[in-house]
Amino acid sequence: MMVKPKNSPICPITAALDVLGGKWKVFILSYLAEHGTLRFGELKRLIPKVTQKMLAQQLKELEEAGLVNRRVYAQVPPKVEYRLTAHGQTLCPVLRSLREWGYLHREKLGAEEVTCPEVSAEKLIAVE
Amino acid sequence: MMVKPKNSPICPITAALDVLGGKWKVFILSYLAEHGTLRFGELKRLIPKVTQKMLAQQLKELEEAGLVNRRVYAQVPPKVEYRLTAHGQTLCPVLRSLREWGYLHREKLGAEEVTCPEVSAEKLIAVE
DNA sequence: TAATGCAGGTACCTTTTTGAAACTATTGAT
DNA sequence: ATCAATAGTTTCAAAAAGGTACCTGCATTA
Repeated sequence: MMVKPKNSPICPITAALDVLGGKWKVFILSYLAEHGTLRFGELKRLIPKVTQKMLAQQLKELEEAGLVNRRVYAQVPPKVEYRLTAHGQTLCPVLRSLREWGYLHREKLGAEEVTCPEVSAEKLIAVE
Repeated sequence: MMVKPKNSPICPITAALDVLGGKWKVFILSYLAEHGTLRFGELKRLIPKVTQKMLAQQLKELEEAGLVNRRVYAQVPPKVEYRLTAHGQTLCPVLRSLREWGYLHREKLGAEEVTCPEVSAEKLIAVE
């Protein structure tokens, strides 16, 4: 996580990356945007490679950032639900466009594997 | 950088984060989107906190990912220009929406500093 | 009485990332 | 002969991030 230089006007990109810059945060936010409400274990199953520790940690940071809401039910075994806060919902367009681009980029990757490795015109050296 | 599990269909988010997930990449891409063409030193000045090493490394990775084009002029002292490739340009909407959200989020942060620290309604414990 | 399910917490360790500082190459200007 | 300018690279060390394995609490169920 980037440290916020307190009392200095930070650029918008920094402000965004400060709260989104964990290894799993965008995944978590994406799934919450898609499913609305998810329990801890459901998120864990949706993101198989995340460890319990990391999932808990990233969720806590997202909660502290005001993007995710944590609702604890007073029952045993425990039940905790996560959802986007109103402010978290404002991320949906960003998440959508990122996801869309990822889709596009993945297509591009797949396409490049089959084309012959010709030198792209952009690699040529320019002489002034 | 996340490792791409070769020959396994990766989700779009992973595909995107694989190439965008460096500490400085989004900054670099943003500035290139904004300015069109930038030399190494210009980028360095635009992002004061990045070190030479990191800037060079992230640029190299962006180039390898096909998002950034590197043009070397055969002159001394060296002159190298960076710009977005066509594929890199497809990121512009993503960068724009991220930047816009960052702007919004920064406003929110500023607003919270002055409001009294009341317990948000979302913090209440639910009982089923 | 013991095991089960859920949502974590924690200590310890390894890996990855990042930073600081010095070094390189080349040529024209002083 | 030396310096300046640009775009890096290299080495070593520090810091951050991440993973593993194990621990907790407690009502319910077998």
